[in-house]
Amino acid sequence: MQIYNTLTRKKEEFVPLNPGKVSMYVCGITAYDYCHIGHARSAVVFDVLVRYLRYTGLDVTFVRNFTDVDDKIINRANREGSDWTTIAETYIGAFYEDMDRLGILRADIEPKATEHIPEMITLCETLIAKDHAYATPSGDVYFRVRSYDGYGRLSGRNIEDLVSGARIEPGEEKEDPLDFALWKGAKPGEPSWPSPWGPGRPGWHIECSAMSERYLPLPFDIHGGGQDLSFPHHENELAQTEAATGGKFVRYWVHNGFVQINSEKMSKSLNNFVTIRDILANYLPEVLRFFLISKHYRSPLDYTADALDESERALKRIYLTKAAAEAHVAGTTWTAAALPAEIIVESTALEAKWDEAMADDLNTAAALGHVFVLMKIVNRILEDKVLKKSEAGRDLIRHALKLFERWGEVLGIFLMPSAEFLTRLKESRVVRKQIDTALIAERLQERQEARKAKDFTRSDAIRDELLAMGVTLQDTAAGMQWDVE
RNA sequence: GGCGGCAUAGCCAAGCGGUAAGGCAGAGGUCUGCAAAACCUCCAUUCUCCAGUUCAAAUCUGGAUGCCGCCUCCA
Repeated sequence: MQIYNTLTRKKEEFVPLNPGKVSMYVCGITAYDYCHIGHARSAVVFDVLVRYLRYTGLDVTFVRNFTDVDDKIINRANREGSDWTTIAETYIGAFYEDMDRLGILRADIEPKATEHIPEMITLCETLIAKDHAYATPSGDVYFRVRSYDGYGRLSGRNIEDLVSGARIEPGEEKEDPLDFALWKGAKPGEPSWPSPWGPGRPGWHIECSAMSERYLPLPFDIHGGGQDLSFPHHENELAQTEAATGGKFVRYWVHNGFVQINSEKMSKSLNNFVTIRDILANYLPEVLRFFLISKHYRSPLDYTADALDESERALKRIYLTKAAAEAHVAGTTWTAAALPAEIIVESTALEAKWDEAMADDLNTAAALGHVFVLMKIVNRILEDKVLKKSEAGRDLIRHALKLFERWGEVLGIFLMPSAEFLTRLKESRVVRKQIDTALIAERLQERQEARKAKDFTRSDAIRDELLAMGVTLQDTAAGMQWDVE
């Protein structure tokens, strides 16, 4: 497949270092708050990447860490009068709850920073021994940025550009404003571990360098994360590891684009961030997942309530077609009528097109377009009185159902039995629009009686009343049905 | 100020030199007591603007304009 490499700023053919095997590390969360939709996007993007690589037959080792000691965790604990370990545990638990609901596969290895302090200390010692780092009297250790030639390569900056932005915080003992902390000497009341420089704790960047090296042979194939991590986090990881080992750290750097809220940046200061659980209180997880893959992973994605509704409608259509297709192929009597050639040609081409889209830098938006085309082909056969009854039509629909399954497996959607999805969707809309189901049942009963008496004026009035509440009625052969729009 | 990205129909969105995927909305039709839902069909001679390269440009180059991100914790 082709994948965009941030380091070279172009799409490259992805060739794993060891044939058939892929090593991949993605920066996980800092556990100090509930995950928001941005975390969801990153998680879904790399989940789809892992699923796709496995689909192509590669054996993927996927590492995703937890940062469970950090300023933000400590600050939150202090603010709430809680213990920092409690904060970390709480939000790691919440992470799993949210991600499980979104169908994010567990990583093969999920290391925690606090369980790898010795590796971090060793890495600091190596860097000091090679003059790439230095300890200060108060027990901090800093990376000597100017000692490493390639600094700025990943994020496309040069040292001179960075100087103007860099500054020394009061109390820091850096040799140079560009230097960053590898190890922070403990202040009173902070969590700390013994080290050659006195009690302290690791800086954020060193954690990922130490944990990735611990679990993956260097260089490993893919390092992923949100676009914002490219600088300084990934730039610093790169500098640390390559300065320490003298070898290459990562072969392909992959970064996902940001989620915006109503065209605005989502940030703590604007106080406009939306958590995964906020959304899942109103929408099915699969709807959110569908929304997140409906645009290419590197582009910014604008989150709005309308956009989510649109994804919901689109997903419902596919499930309706799937349900109809499943019911149809369960039939028993078939004829020998042939399918028109163009249907066969189009549906055959679709498989190659889908693979092509996914192989082209994980183009899930294009891949979804092909899913809709497949859906249309299925519907065309189901609507045609002759084709519908033919063996050829049945076989094509069976094959289409297999494709929905295969593609869904990679995209992480369409995995629910159709009937269950449709039922849950209705329930979710009932909750979201605060529909009084007892009242609906009552009105339906009244309308049934009115219709029996051919009192269509009364019957239509009830229908209008329900419509005003967002409830639509369908008079079907199987009786009166209702749904929420 | 430095670095990078984006600009495609009413809206969302593919497209990566060979003549505009797909979705939503909209219009027509099938179905229906009438509807709704569902399904079918239709819906950009044109890709922000101006030059240029080319037999050929939404796609490449230069410029203009407008948005956005990073440079500070952030997926």
